[in-house]
Amino acid sequence: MKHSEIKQHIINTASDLFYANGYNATGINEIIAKAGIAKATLYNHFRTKDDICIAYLKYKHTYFMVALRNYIEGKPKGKFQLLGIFDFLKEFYKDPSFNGCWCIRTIAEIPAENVEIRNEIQNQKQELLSFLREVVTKNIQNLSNAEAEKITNGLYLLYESAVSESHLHQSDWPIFSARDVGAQLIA
Amino acid sequence: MKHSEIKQHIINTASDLFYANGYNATGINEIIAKAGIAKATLYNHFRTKDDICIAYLKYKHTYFMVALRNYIEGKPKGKFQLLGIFDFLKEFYKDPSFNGCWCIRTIAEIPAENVEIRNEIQNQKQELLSFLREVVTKNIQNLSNAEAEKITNGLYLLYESAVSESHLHQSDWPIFSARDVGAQLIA
Amino acid sequence: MKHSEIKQHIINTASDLFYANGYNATGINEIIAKAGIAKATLYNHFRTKDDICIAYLKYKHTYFMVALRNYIEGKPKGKFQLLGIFDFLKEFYKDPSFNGCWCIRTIAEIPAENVEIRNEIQNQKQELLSFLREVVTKNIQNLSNAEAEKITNGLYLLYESAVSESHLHQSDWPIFSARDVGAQLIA
Amino acid sequence: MKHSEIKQHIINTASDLFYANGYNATGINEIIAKAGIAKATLYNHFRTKDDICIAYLKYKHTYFMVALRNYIEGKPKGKFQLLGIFDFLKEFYKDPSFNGCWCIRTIAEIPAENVEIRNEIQNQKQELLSFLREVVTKNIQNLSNAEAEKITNGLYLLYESAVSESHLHQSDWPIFSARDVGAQLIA
DNA sequence: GATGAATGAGAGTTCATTCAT
DNA sequence: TATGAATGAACTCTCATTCAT
Repeated sequence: MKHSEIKQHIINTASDLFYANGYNATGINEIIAKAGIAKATLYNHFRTKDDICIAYLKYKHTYFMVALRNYIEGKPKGKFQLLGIFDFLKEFYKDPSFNGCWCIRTIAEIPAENVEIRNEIQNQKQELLSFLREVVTKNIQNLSNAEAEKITNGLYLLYESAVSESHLHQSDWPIFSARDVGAQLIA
Repeated sequence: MKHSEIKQHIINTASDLFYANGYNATGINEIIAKAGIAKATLYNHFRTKDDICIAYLKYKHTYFMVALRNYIEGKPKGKFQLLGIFDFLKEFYKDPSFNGCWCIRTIAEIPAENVEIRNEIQNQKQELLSFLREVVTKNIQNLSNAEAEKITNGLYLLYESAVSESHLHQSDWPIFSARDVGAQLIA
Repeated sequence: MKHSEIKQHIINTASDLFYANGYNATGINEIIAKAGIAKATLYNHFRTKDDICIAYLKYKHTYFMVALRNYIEGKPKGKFQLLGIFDFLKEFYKDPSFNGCWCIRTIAEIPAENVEIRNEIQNQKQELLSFLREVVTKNIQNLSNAEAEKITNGLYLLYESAVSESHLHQSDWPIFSARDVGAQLIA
Repeated sequence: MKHSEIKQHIINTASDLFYANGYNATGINEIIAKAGIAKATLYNHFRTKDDICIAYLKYKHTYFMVALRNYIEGKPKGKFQLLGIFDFLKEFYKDPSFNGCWCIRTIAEIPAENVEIRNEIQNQKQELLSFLREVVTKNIQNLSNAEAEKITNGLYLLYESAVSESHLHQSDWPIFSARDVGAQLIA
């Protein structure tokens, strides 16, 4: 295995564990055991556990944004693209590994003063907002900036709660409800 | 101090620490040091740390529901009661100790198999949903059951994301956006 | 309940627990919970946990010596009295609460410097030796002192290992073997 | 120090303490302090304290069986081999660290449901029985199986009580008495 | 570049005993 | 005399990280 492959292998392994069981609950020993590498090998690739956390967040986000973009761009223009994020979530929710939002989960586990991780999370959400703004402006004509902002923020908030609450209630009703309200929002 | 007073004193102390710094990040030693009691005293009142967690969640919830109910019932009927939860959150957000939703924060920290804490959290959210349903049916006439459910769920989801996202983005824009969408929902 | 009755009630309760689960494994809290008394009540009757231990040993011993004496005196003179201790043990072994010798069990749990408990245990064994010597001299005629001592010590040692080893191996073969050797010893 | 050396160093240290002061009375902190290692180092070598207990029992047993076998094989055939175990014990008893049988001591301290340790102890005693059976059949001609079994069990029981009782009474008379009875048994 | 044993600090929990009521 | 909440010390065990090889 090449250097960069090992690094990615560590990230994959850690991601599965962090996302499934939580950041604090997952120990370094568990990661190296599942990855099949030595402890110092891990520390040759990452300075601290927090660094692995950031790599995990970035990995999840990149993968997610690509999948989301592909999904929505594959839908017919209009309503199906605007509400595509909820339909995408319906698929995502069915995945047995679905466990809510990694950002929300992680931010709850780190101390408030950990700015590095907080920044990464905020940036990811800003990027999601940018993407949604793009989808909104592409699919609704003649919108004022204020209207675009309102709809974008609304869809974003509804999506975020649909993720959190479907996980919390262990049910998909929040996804359907969020989509309903979203449909009214873009009408 | 009486027995029950000490118990409440422990809950208060632990609540502040859990809510501010997280459940796993807060150790028993920190709680007893801040509460000024011996370790075994704490364990005379609570069987395990998880039991303190449940007491913390219940305490936060009880306090919150009373304050929310009082706030909304003090508003004029109609729009101001229906959107009152967002106005309440604006006040709540200004509190320097505001740190997002204790349920969402806690659920991210405990293992999936911890059913006792999960149940407590789900029950709290169900109670909030019940309260919102009550507000909706009291303030909007001639609603079908389906319409009442849709509006209730919508307000609930918007409120939940307003809490999470204002905390995540360290800004109150999600509260205003959520209120805007809520206003359209009940129009 | 009278003062002395409470004391005996504590001893009974503690004895069952000490004998079944061990001295160190049995906590004060377990004793008072099972006895249904307050903690300070226990400490009004006993200065320390070690004092309860001594009371437990004395209680077991007294009960045991009376039962053993009655059993042997109820047998026909000769072989049946001389080997009666093994037959008695066969009954004792069948008792579901049988758990080996309280002396051996207890001496393994206390520090070497605890002379009070050690003395009590040594005295109990001396008393058992005295009783056996009495049985031997009463049932075998024309014994020299040396012969009486040899047989007494032999029966004692065989009995002691029959207790220990039947418990250790969870089987009654040591009792039968010990009786066989004892039979040869008195032949 | 090599890895296996440290492990053996831990076993040696823990064995001395367990055997001298008891299993429950000896804390992890005492072991690491005397061994001069860090707590986590100990836990890198042993999963739990119970695992150290088993290593202690095995270590004692191995050392003991080798010494016993050498001692007996060094004696002239016949009576001196058959009763060699008692002569061996006389030497063993003189050792200032003599503190009775580690099996009997340990079994008194662990809960009944601890099968792992119980099994180890029962196996050790079975191995001692096998060895004694071997000595008996090698040194007495023309024995029926039943006779061999009777003598083996008798010697075993006498040896076991000689260990326990010399320790309990802090005197070597039980060893001499046991040898006397053993001599009669093989006569 | 890779290893894995060793670490110090800290985790949550339980103990026998005391003392104000 | 009886209570039971409060205590300090001790318990077993785990953590992320370092360093000699």
